[in-house]
Amino acid sequence: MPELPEVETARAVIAEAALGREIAAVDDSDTWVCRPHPPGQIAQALVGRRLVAAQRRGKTMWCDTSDDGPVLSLHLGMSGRIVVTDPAGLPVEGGDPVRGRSATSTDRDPVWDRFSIEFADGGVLRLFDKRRLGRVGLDPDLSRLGPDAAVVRAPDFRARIGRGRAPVKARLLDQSVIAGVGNLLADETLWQARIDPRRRVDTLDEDDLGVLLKELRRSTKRAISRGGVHTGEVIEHRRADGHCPRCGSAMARATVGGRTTWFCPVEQI
DNA sequence: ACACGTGTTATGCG
DNA sequence: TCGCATAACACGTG
Repeated sequence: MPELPEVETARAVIAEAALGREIAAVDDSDTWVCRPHPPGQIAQALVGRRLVAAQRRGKTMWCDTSDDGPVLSLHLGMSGRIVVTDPAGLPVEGGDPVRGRSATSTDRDPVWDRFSIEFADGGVLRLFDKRRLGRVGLDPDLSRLGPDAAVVRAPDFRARIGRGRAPVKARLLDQSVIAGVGNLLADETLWQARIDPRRRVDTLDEDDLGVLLKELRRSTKRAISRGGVHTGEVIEHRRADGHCPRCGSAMARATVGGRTTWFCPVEQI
């Protein structure tokens, strides 16, 4: 479920639990997830070093490594999760907020581990990803990512989102405009702001853009603190028989920016 | 059986 | 070239 809030939680887990531990072995044998690196290349770059910092911009994470080593980049794709275990093999909490799942759940089945780092103390960091849409690499190119959606300033946000004629939701989803907003966070933000996701950005005035940024910040912070974008107020109502939790109108469905979009056709204008 | 999907990116079109 | 829309990617799930 990774959008900015989930990625931030994963980054925090790495920062809290994975830094400073000596890397003893790396499994980079999944050539799809680790493309274009041949097997062993990422391993050779990391073994013997330590992760020394965990950073994030939008949905991309990266870790600096010791001894002037390369930067390790991690992207969760649509279904990836990071699990870090302590020397006893116990997972550090915070990574996956899906309630009620236990350590014996199928979600932890190692057949879906696509990349892993084994620490000298016996613990591991692994990328768990059923669909293999995640990505691991070295020295990421961040030049095509816009500013992080959680920290972008108002003038920058207004200039970037307001440019062009695309539907506002498509603009929010464009990672080169601002980085971190995914399909659910976009729907939640636009519902909170009472703005129609199909509305062209050239019809938004300064006030609209101000409200949009305010609700983006609120929705993002709230999702981080509550454990993910699926905790948004409107998310559970994104279905055919769903109703707007504010006014009770039937939710409407459309495709905007290539993604399934749910909105309140009465309040979002 | 078959369509769908919380992300990214190459390709295509005006 | 720019801005935007769409298909493709891999594969589990309902």
